[in-house]
Parts: sequence; C-alpha cells; structure tokens
Amino acid sequence: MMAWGIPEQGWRKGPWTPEEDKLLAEYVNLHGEGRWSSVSRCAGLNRSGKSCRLRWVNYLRPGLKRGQITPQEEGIIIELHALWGNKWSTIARYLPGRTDNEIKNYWRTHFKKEKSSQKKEKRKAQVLKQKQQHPQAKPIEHTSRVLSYTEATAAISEDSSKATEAPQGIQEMVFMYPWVDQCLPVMMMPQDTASWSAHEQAVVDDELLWGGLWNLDDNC
DNA sequence: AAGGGCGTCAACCGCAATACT
DNA sequence: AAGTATTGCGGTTGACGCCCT
Repeated sequence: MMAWGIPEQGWRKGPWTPEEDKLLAEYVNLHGEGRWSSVSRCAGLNRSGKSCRLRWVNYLRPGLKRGQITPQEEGIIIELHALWGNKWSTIARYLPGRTDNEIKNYWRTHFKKEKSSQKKEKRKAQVLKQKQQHPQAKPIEHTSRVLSYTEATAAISEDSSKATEAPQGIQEMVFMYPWVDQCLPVMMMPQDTASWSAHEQAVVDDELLWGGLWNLDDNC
C-alpha cells in the first residue's frame, strides 16, 4: 500500500486534517457545493476534486447525523434494500442526515456478514430492549410491509370505498410503517420490472416524506 | 500485559453518467 | 456530433480501536 500523504499525480491522500476540513468547509460555505475540481485549487487544498466532494458529503456537510443507526432507520434500510438492492445513494435520500457511505458500511457490517450466533444474540437483545422502550411497537423485522396500490389508497383515505386502481402500466409501492402509523408512498414503477431503473427515482411525494413523517429525530 | 481477531469507518479506486466546449 | 472534463456511485481497502484469550 502507498504511504499516507505521499502524493500520486500531485494530490495529497489519506486522512483529512482539521486544517484541511476548515479550508474546505469555509470555501463551500462561501461558494456553495459543486465545481469540486476548482474547490481543490481555489481553497488551497492539495486534494483532488473527488476527495473534496467525498469529504464534504460524508463528513462536513451540515445536517449530518452522527452516531448509531436507530432501529427505525435500520428498518427503512432493510425495506429499501429489499426493493432496490445496493442503490445506496437512493436509499440514503430517505434517511435524512445519513450518507450513502454510512448506509453501505452499515449494511455490510450488520447484514452481509451476519453469521455468528453471537451476533444474532446481540441483535435479539437489541430488539428486546427496543420492545421494552416502545412496548406498543412490533418487532422491527416485521414493522413494515408493502401494500398494493389499491390497499394503499384505501388506507390513506381511511375509507375502503375510496380505493383506486393503479394507473395503467404503473405499480405504486407503498410501505406501512407502524411507528408513524402512516402509509408512505415510496415510488412508482412500471409493472414491467425490466425498466424499473428508469422510474425508480420518480418519488411520488417528496414533500410528504421530508415534511416530517419520517422525522426520525422524534423517535430517538 | 500482550497480541491476535474482528468490527467499524473513512477514504480511495474504477467506472458510468452527465455536463460542458 | 464528438471529445473532454466533471461529478456521482458502488465496491474495496486499510487504519484503528475494542474485545477476548
């Protein structure tokens, strides 16, 4: 492995120093995000644009949450990963304050390699603790489910007679999250799953999501 | 107390997509 | 329209700290 700090093609690599963080943060606060290659030049950082962007997105950006992923967030990660697979940046959009890198790391460490019984015991203990804190909550593994378009429209309107058919060619996926007692429309996708990717980011109602229903801070 | 194993996290790399000229 | 630069994403790596023996 290359030694930390020895530049390849002139760029510094390795862990960021507090001084570098300060320079980057000051520059981005002043000029905004974007044009990362010029950031490295103009901010006096001997870092590649990619490195600057990554550091900002994963560490310096305001509003980032620190600390452990909550059981609620974990539930969302599990559900969204089941839907989208390793689309970490897409999943991260539904977890305010969390980065794709963080979610990716979390998934790999908690689910990809989860095999030892010890680990499972730990997990059980966590779930048990959660239950004691929120006795009304169902076990996290089963807290949400995917509803059909018809089920969802009925549930949202709280009137089964108002259930509507999904638009032709489109299937809306909706999660039921008991901890917020709400149906959350997640995405619209063609029933032809081969062309999902073209539609996967057609989020139905971002306002609804960011408006507080998924305000996970309230649950901590 | 020492050291080996393991988990976590920050950061790098390569590639693909997108924007710009 | 084509070539180049930039940005974004997902996979991977390596350092570090904690725990167990």
